[in-house]
Parts: sequence; C-alpha cells; structure tokens
Amino acid sequence: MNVQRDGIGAVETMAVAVDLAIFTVRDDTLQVLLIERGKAPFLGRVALPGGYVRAQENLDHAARRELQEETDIRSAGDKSGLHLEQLGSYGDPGRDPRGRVVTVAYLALGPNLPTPVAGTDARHAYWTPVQELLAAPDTLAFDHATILRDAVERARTRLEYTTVAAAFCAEPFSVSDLRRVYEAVWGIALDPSNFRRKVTRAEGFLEATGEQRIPEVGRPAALYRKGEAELLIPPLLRSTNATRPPVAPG
Amino acid sequence: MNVQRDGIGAVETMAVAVDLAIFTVRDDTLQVLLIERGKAPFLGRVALPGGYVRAQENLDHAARRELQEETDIRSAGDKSGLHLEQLGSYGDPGRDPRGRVVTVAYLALGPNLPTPVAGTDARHAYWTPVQELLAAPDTLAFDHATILRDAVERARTRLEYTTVAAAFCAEPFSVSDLRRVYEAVWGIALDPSNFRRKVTRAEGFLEATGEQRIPEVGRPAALYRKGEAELLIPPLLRSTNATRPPVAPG
DNA sequence: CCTTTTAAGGTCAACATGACCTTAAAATAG
DNA sequence: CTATTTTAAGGTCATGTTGACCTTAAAAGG
Repeated sequence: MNVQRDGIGAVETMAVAVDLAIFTVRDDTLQVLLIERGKAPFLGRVALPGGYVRAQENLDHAARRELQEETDIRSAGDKSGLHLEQLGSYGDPGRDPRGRVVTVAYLALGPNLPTPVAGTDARHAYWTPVQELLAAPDTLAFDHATILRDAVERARTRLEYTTVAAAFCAEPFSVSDLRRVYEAVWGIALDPSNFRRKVTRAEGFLEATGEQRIPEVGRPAALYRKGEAELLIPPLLRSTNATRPPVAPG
Repeated sequence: MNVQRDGIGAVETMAVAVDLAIFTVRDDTLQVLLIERGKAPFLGRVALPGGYVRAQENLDHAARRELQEETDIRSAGDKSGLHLEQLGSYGDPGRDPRGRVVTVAYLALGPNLPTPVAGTDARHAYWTPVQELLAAPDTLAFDHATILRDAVERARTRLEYTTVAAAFCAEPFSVSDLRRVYEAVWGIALDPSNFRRKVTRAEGFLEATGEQRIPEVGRPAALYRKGEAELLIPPLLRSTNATRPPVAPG
C-alpha cells in the first residue's frame, strides 16, 4: 500500500481501475465480451475487459476509453446507440493479488457488433453466453463473476423500467427484434401480441421509419428507430410475465 | 499523484474515500445529515460525512464505520432497520483540491434519529432539509451537491419499487406514518385511502403487530412492523400519482 | 391455390388505479 | 350526554392495464 503525502496528509492510496461488462444479443442469447488474460495474475484465464484509471481522466472517460479499445466502437454521446452506465464499485482488500485495487464497474449495452478487435495489448477478445458463465462462476478471474452477476441483474432491471433495450438493436429494427432482446436478456418467452401493444403504446419508445423489412419467411415487418424517451412508462415488468416457459436459445 | 510499484507495476494510485448521504424524515420533511468542516479545504463549509477507506477494510465496511461514527447507530445487518446501499462513485480529477480522491458514495436511510453526536474529530453534525440544499447547491463542499442530487433521486426511486420506506419509520409504525414518509420524500400529497390499499395488499410489506397507537387526536391507528419483502410488487409509481398539489412541510 | 410462417391487431375477463364517499373510534367542547 | 372534530379504515365505481387467446394480413414456397 502506498501513502500519499501531497496535501492529503498520510492517507493510504490505491490503484483505481474500471472494468466493463459489455453485453450484446447474438443468436437470441445474451452474451458478454471477455478477454483472455495475457499476463499474471490469472494468466490464461478469462476476465472482463478493463484497465487502470489514468491520472488526468475521470471515471466515465476511462470506461469509454477501455470500451473503445476493446470494441472499436464509439460509445454514448454520439448516435451509435451504445449505452454506458456506471454499475458500482468493488474494493475488497483481497480482490487483486497484486495489491489494493478498487475497480469501478460499468455496464455497456450494444447491438450485435462485428467480431471484436484484439485489444491494444493483443489479448484475445470474444463473446460468451452469460448463461454459461453464471453457471460456472469460477471461470472468471478476480471477482468478475460477482461483477457479471450484478451487471446481468442490472441489465434485466433496466429493461423493465427504461427503453435501453433498443440499444441492443441496430437501427432500424422491428418490434420482433426488440422482443427477442427482451426474451434473451430475461430468459423467458413473451407473448408477441401483448409485447407489441406495450412497446408501441409507450410514449417515445419507438419511432416508425415507414419502411418495411421482408424477412426470409413471413409477413414484412414495420421498422422503427429508438424514440427520445429514456423511461418506459408504464414499466414492462418481468415478474408478472414470468408465467411462460423459458425460451431455449439455439 | 503517487505511483504504486509493489506488484502492479507503475500505476498511479489515488486516495479512496466514502461519503454518506444519510437521510431521515423529521417534521414531515426529508433531511440529510451534514457536518461542518473543521479544516481546509472548504473550512467552515458543510459537507456530507465521510472519510478515507483504510488499508484493510472493504468499501461497505468503511461506509458502516463512518455511519456509526456520525450517528452512533448500528447499520444494516442487525435489526435496527437502517438501510445502507452503495450509490455510485465520483472521481473527477479536480473534485478535491488536495489531490486525486475517488469517493464511493453511499445512501443511508434511517428513522428519526436522536440528535446526532459530534464526530470523532469534534465536527458539528446536524440535520438539514434537502429541499433547501437542492435549491442552493453551492452551499456544499466538493461535488457533494451532485452526490446529494443523485442520492435524493435514488431514494425517490427506491420508494417506488422497494419497501425501504419502512426504514424511515421506527417500529412499530402506522400506515399514516409510512404515507407521510412517501409524501416527504416525493414532495407530493398522496390519497390516504388509495395508499393504504396499496401497501396493505402488497405481499410482505407490512406485518401487523395487533397493537394500536392512540394519537393526540383522532381514531387509533393499527401498528405494523416491516415485512420480509424487499421488492414492492406491484410498484407504487409516483409518476401517475403526481396529480395532486405538493405537500407543504411545516 | 393452399400451406407455412411471421406480423399486426382485436377480444375479453381479471386486476389495478385514481377519485371520491362512508363508516369507525378516539378526544373535546358544549 | 350529545355533537363536533379529527384521523383511521374501508367501500364504490369508472377507467385503464394486463395476460390469455383469437383473427386477419402479407409474404414465400410447393
């Protein structure tokens, strides 16, 4: 542990990092971006992407920088639709064997991105279904299983009360695209008709483009953009919808 | 900025602190515990209570320790009903003039506590209505106005979807006691009859004690304890209830 | 032309909500 | 003792939301 003396007095200082739980929906399955660690500790194990906060940047900036390094995608603020929010901080004394590292975890949601680029330090990055990881939490390095569990729970709750589900869809998208996002994240099947009624009546959730998309089979689907609303009123609660059997992803 | 070299390599380290937004409802008003700073920077200004995270403690422990130092009340985990949860982290490079300090903010909710004890460093501590502080954000030191704003918003949302409002009430309490908590935190008047119907029908929110309390005037009120449920289903949304004029606290 | 598949929209009973009203149980004033 | 006041507790009813289920629409393919 270090001691900082410049103005604060004798105060123990710690390394501060950001870790990202970057989610997408691929093949009707919620997936998270993992990196394979190229150095100790946990060499060869998989972990959430992240890195140290630099001296002159704030926490959100560090998260956006790491996000871009891993996905090569610009994040919130522009119109790419990518969603980034702070999840919480994790600072147990023993969580990093190298020393005291407090990490600020972020939750990122994005559409089905191209296969991620290798990070700047040439670590291999790939998408993994979260369902497998939640069942085998020891797979992940550090306390990243805990962070992932909290991130999944946060994402599921966000879909109930906000319109961020649209961040998982590349625009323009259909109501069915959006429904498949909800089904993948919640892991349950939803009634297509009732779902359509909810999201189309919710003010500011969907904005019709007027275009249609002709699928491989079936009737053409009307296409939408994400509306301006952030909150979903009334909310779309999964507790009451959880009566149907879970969806079986391919 | 310090550089930590023990195992992590050359990584800038930072001081890590916890700050607490401790709320209670006094005189039908949402109030927050502030301390008057006894040293620079911001000498004589008011701030949220807080302190540095120690080398061998985790973040929750640091928050509980600071909470006890300021309020002399044991926090979560026991049956005092005090609620403590992490709010978020704030780490802008310029937020503390002494140097780089990342703070993990916590939200604490408690019943109308006895007048708080002076902190261990003899700082004066007192309750202040949040409404005044939100109107005059420059009153607070550091970025504590931002933290307070986020904490109030979090508390208001928590009352919609969870049963934490009971943490504001000393047990046993009446339905009207609980309603006055909602009215104070949300700043709006609620229909007493509809409120009673909601909270008494919500599974696990209230647990009848069988006792009554005879007020100074009016019919005796049945008394309750907090039930075992953490989530409030269905939620009690303020958006739809916000049709009545705001309550004017005394 | 008919079937299959997905999209889109309708029906209806059950439930939740907001507005409002009635009754209950205490203290107090007359 | 009776009437009034005050707060608690519970009921009514029109309206809106939800979940379950059904019907129709628009494409492709045999």
